[in-house]
Amino acid sequence: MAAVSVLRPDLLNEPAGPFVRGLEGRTVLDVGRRGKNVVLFFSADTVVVVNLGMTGRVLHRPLGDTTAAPTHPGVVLDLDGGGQAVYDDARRFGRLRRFDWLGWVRWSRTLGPEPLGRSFTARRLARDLGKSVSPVRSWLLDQRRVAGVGNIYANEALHRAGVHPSTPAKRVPPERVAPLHRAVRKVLRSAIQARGTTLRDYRDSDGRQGSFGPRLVVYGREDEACRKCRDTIARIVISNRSAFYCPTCQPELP
DNA sequence: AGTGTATCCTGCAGGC
DNA sequence: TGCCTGCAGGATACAC
Repeated sequence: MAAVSVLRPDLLNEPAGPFVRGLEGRTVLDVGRRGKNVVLFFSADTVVVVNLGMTGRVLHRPLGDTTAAPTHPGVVLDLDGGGQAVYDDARRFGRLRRFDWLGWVRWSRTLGPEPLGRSFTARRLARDLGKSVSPVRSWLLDQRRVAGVGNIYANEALHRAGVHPSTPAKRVPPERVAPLHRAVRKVLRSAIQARGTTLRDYRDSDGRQGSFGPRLVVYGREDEACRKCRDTIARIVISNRSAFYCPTCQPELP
């Protein structure tokens, strides 16, 4: 890597100096993911975890590329050969954290299981839901419980499973747990296949929009007709965040 | 210990 | 046209 430029130091978990010195001269060995975080693996056991927040994105710009133009560049990695990897973030809610190997392992352990991984089973979901009285929508957003579900897909999965978003986690009926487990996985797989949901800012690393938006059943569809039963989609606020649901498909528990 | 709220920041849509 | 308000894909420090 030829150079590291920090245009927005508030995006880092440390001062720009040590961040830059810790990456200069390193090679990008691999790019991975943990939950909703992009994980950059560098040589010398150096790892950078990129949390995208609401509007963050990692754009890969091969030499001469003009399609993935950053609008709010925060950190620029000049790659050997002339390309760039740019962390771009209008609202700057995102964060880049640099770890050594042990730090990365410890950080990763603070997150819950990958919802598409083998350890996330219906049995485990039933056990862990039973420990909490949080509304199930909040439960799904808590990265320490399951890593990688955001507000859009939490709402979509709850609709698919027929569970009202306000239901206390431990009150989700036992016969709805397996459907919820399947729904989370199905919604995530479908959305990944569609390369995500672009409401406004989201772009993939090539700068392209995701195409899952038109397939949303409840999210962002207040006062519109449920695609399943034609009832009117409702919106409520749980923990300061919008939850959307169909009153017929997702009846509130008595 | 577990849960809910306020806060970080910018940009855009809609109402007037 | 322009000003104002509300809202947004997330995570976390803090209060209770």
